[in-house]
Amino acid sequence: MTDDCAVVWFRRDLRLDDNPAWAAATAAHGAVLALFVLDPRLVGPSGPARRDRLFGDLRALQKRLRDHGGDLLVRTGDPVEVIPATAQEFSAGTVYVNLDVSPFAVVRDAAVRQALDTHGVGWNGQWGTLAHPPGAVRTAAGGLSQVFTPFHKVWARTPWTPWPIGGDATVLAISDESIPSGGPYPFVADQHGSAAQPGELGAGARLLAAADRADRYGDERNTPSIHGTSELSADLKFGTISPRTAAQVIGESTPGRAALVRQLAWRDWYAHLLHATPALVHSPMKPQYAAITWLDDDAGFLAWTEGRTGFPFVDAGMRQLRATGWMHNRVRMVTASFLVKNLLVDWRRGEAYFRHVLVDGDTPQNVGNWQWVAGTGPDASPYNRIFNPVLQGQRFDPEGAYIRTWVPELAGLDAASIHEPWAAGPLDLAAAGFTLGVDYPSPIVDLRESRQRALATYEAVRPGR
DNA sequence: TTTTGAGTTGTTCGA
DNA sequence: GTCGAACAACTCAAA
Repeated sequence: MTDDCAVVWFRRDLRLDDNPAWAAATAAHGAVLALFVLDPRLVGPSGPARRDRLFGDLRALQKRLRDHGGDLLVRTGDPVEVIPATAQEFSAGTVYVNLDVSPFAVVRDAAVRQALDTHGVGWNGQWGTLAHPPGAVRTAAGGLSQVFTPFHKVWARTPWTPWPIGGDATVLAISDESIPSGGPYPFVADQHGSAAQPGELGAGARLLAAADRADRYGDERNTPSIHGTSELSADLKFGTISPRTAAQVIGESTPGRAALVRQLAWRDWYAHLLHATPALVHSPMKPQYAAITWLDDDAGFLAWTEGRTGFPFVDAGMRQLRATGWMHNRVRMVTASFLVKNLLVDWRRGEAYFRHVLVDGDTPQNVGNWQWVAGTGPDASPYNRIFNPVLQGQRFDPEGAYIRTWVPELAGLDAASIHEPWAAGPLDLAAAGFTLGVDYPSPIVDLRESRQRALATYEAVRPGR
């Protein structure tokens, strides 16, 4: 052993279990220093939900390390300065990290690695943020599949590359800055007891709860008024659970479980795509769509963010997001489709807003899903998919329970009129004590016209015209 | 090389 | 109201 101390630089892997960077460091060195850098460039743009989630998970990680006789060292600044300085201060010979695919992280890590190199400090990168590392899931031709299903087939049959086994290094009991207090730890509404706790101990309980209902996932995943999804997105974002542990605990013994694990393949796929093509954060995966003329509809965009478009299912989702930092997946698709297709606002504006506000806001996932919805990215469908927000609401929230929760001014309407109050008879509305345009906005756009407008706009840039 | 099969999450129209 | 076909109709991966 050439050096007896190593730094483990935590970023979005805030756990000790099933963490290959942590394991590799504790196996190879006599002592490890656990470090987190509060980078204002990351913390600043985070909405309150994600920031509070981060602070809660950091405190939980610190508590866990203290229980082991160590501590978490938290420092504020630019990692390109903080990491080499800290490594030198503690005579560490190697810095261990779990790698991340976002272009910001890739550029940052390259700069840090170069700075460490000039000081003779080594770098050990692991892929503990994903089930399979980028490049490990290939088509027969050796490339990265541009269609999900063939990717998933290979993903599911490819054995996991083994992660290092941890050792018994001493964890240094060093801390100086305190973790900012922030607000209460945000979690998805129905979690109680230990499942409401921050960090990996809470995440373990949340994972067990998700596994308990996973058999029903196929039936319940699209109903936003119930807890039918895993609700693990923020745990995966901050790494309080390992995607491999999640896949193992959920298992594949029933169709619902297999469908839920399949979602982890989507997560890997979007990360692999961004890793291969960093420009996806701003450029369409299908290049012809760079020529689309989007509308600068500032009033429409503002109405969308504030949940007052006049479309109850859309507004319910946008208000849930604003209030909690989280939105049900089905509603994310519908609200995103409404912005891009019905308002013809550039998907990048919506992507930026979601990424700011979401508790789980994660560049590869957010960009991949927005490009999918916008039709500029990885959707294998041969037709132009435009969601009808009224039909989607009637199909997935038939009684209007979700709408009533988040748009209380509509709560008095019956299930028949709550999805399209403008179509209800004036007497029905009056009976509910409700005036359209006063108590709740009239629709800000005509669905049929805006649909035709979107089709024409996309058609105009189709290749071969 | 050419061909063939298949593709997360849809909507509308007309019988 | 229900059902099946049509719809803005293509691209990728594998054989």
